[in-house]
Amino acid sequence: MSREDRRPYSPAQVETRWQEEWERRGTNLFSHEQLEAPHDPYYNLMMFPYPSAEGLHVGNIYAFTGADVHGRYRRLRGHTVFEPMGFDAFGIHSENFALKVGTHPMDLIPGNVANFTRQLRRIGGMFDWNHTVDTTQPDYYRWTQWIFLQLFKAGLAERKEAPVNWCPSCLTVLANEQVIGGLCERCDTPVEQRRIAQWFFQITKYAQRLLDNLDDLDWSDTTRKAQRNWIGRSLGARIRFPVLSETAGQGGSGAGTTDEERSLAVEVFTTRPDTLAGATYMVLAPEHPLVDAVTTPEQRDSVDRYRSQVGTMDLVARKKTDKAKTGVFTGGHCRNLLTGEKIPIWIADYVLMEYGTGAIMAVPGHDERDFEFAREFGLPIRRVVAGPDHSADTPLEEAYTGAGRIVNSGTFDGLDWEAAIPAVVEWLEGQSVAAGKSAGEGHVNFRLRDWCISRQRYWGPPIPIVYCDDCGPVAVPEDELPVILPRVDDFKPDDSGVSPLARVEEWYRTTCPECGGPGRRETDVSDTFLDSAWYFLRYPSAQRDDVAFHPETTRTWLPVHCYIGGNEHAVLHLLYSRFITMALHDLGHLDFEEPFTRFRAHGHITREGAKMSKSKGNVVVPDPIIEEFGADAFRIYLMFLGPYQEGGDYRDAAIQGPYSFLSRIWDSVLPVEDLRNDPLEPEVERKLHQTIRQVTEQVDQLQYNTAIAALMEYLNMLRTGGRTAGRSEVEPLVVMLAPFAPHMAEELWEALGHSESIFQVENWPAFDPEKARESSVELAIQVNGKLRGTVEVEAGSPEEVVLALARNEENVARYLEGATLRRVIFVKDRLLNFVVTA
RNA sequence: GCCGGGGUGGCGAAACGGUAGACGCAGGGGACUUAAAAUCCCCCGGGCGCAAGCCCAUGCGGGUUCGAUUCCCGCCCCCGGCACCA
Repeated sequence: MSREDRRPYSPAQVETRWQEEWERRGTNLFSHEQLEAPHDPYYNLMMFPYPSAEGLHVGNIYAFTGADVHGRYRRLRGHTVFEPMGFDAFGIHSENFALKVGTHPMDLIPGNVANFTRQLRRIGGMFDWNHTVDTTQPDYYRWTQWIFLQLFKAGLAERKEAPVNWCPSCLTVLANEQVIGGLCERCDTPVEQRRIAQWFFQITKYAQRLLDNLDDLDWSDTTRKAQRNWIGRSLGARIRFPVLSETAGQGGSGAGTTDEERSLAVEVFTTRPDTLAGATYMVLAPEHPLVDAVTTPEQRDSVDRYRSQVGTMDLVARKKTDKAKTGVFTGGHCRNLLTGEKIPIWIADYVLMEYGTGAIMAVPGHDERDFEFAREFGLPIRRVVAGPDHSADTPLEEAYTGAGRIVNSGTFDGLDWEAAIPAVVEWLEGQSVAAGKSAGEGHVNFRLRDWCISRQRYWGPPIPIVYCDDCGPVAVPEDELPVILPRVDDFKPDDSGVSPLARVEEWYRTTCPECGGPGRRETDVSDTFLDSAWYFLRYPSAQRDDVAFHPETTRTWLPVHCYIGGNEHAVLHLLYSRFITMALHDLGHLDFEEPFTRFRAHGHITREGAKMSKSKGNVVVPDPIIEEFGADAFRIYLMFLGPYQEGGDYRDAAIQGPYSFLSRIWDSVLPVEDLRNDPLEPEVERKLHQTIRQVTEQVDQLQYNTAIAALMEYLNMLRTGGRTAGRSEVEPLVVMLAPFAPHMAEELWEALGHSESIFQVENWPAFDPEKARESSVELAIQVNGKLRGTVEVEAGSPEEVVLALARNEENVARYLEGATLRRVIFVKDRLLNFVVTA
């Protein structure tokens, strides 16, 4: 064919054509047969987006492209790959936006979803649009409600009044996880504490298992570490300190002991029971239930004043670690069972009600916070641990938190602190305090809190519960699901502490499913995190309306083989998903307890080193870029930017490289009549197999940037000096390109004479180590570790051969002359190093 | 403060403990062209030198090693997360 027949690379044309073609052929869509009887199934999952009004942003595209590259690669390796996409459209984010623009979310979401879908098709992901989910659709949230009911019936969902985080701006309760540094994650308003009856999932019952299973997951260490930290397991002891009666010194009877022990004890959690003798005072959280009981009449006023002061303080102020310690004496005392001493009970806001028992034994000698507090209020500080340079009475200028031996602790003196822990615990177990309880026992404490899932908002799935005066909270029967979220024009939250649904009487008024009497629906909706905690179970069964997830289909496809998403969800979303999966497993609905076999977090794209944000005006708008350079070039550019799992910095001009890379491939393959048909030259064949090896390994490991570099290198070789490429040189290149640039790969594949889609068959080129082997290698010749020359030898040459050649190198000889040879280090095919002294 | 991840040319970045800077962007020079684009070839960390070559250089300071961007110890800085968690 002549030059005039060359058509220039036109991404728009190629990409439009193949997107239509894929749709027409249903290449990405799963038929029922494929879903039921896949060949080597591979569930390739990525975190579904919240469909914002702005459309896909570069971060989304980066995440999805990286996942799609992996999925397409798996497809070329012969797997049946299931790659679904959906929309996480419930939640405060959508609702707040709807409020802002004054449009009902039910009217807003479909447009956003349509726009996202259009953009997602445009970037060439092989998403299965037959199995998509939208969390706001009744056929989805029906099953979200069903899951709630399963947990409710199993006793894992409970309603309790609890101090909750209240955002005075969003006018809603927030989960602990939605409070970032004391501020609402959505609007940065300081969060307040309120006591409201809430629905909780008892995730804490699963804390230990959620922790233990982490060891066996193929997840990155950082993600697992983040989960471990969030679960926050601490090993220690619970210790009960008897509260003393304060009739002491009141005169009167004069008989009996002055400090009568009451049938009351303050229970604390500590990780350092070995320092028990150093507990010179107690501290309760200001909201601790025992405060009233231990406060003496004289201290009543100051205690009340302090508590109300703390109560009105917002969480930011409250949780500041560097602020001065405050607190007040209750007038009450405990007995330190080990020392027998009477020690004062204080309240202070540095002790948090949410952690442990909400009370501590203060050991100022060996805890920095207690030390600071003791200094502030003149409380006694005692050394009970002595480091190597200390004696039992070396004064403490600051808290000593290091290792050492126990001192000033009676029978425990002399023990190493670690050995003292079990010794003290054992001793405590033998002592008894009020009401016949032992004085303490070993205890594991978790930082993890129960998951508060109710929201006093409109835009979420109604919690399927009916309250009845006679029967209490009753589950809505499963065959009455879904409890439809009614269309309410006034969905603005208010300060009442209840959902806008509580204003819709005709909706909440109902009958009790149990007794038929008057009932009232729960008006709270559930947390968005519940929607996303099970969507991966729904995808394969998305077309079924009889079950949440079909047992057979689920067995075939789950657990998810590979899950890719952002690190911002490395804790909450993943933890909740694991919990829901584990609970459903225990209830007999699933035969696995971990949902995601492999998880990888992608990095984030910055621009000029900064996070992209509308306020900074540095947001990359994808559509015009795709228009100009094509989705294929954009995909390659994003994947080439830096290591996928670390992210990278976006530079506008740099897309030029990937674009010309694609154009050059195009020109090398087309027109195919010009391709040479002779057998591979050995040099090219070697490079080809080295490239296959590298690209295979690296795409598998999500190391896309270097895999693309390898393809570029190979192409450069094919085109050196304006050389014409051969058919057998370019075919494997086109296949390896396919995960990154699927449209162009299809087009070229077809031009090469294939009638089936490139993704239809197991096409990935086979690697032959024999063919990748270099015949000759260049060895580095060093003298004392410094490079002084190189020699070219046959691969695998022995030391003698290299040594002889190396000595003859002029520059090497210069350094060896007059020096004494001490040693020769020889690394086959790499280097030879002469170690000499002058 | 604690837990992660980083710090390498003008820029994005590569380097099983083994020739630091692959691949790409930007820049410079050349070939082809009436011209431009595209393409192809060459140069491109710093200093010294006509050259051969030499010295310096992967945040800083030590250490291990024949040899360290890589391993160890101690710091500094940037990014992300958690944070009075007892």
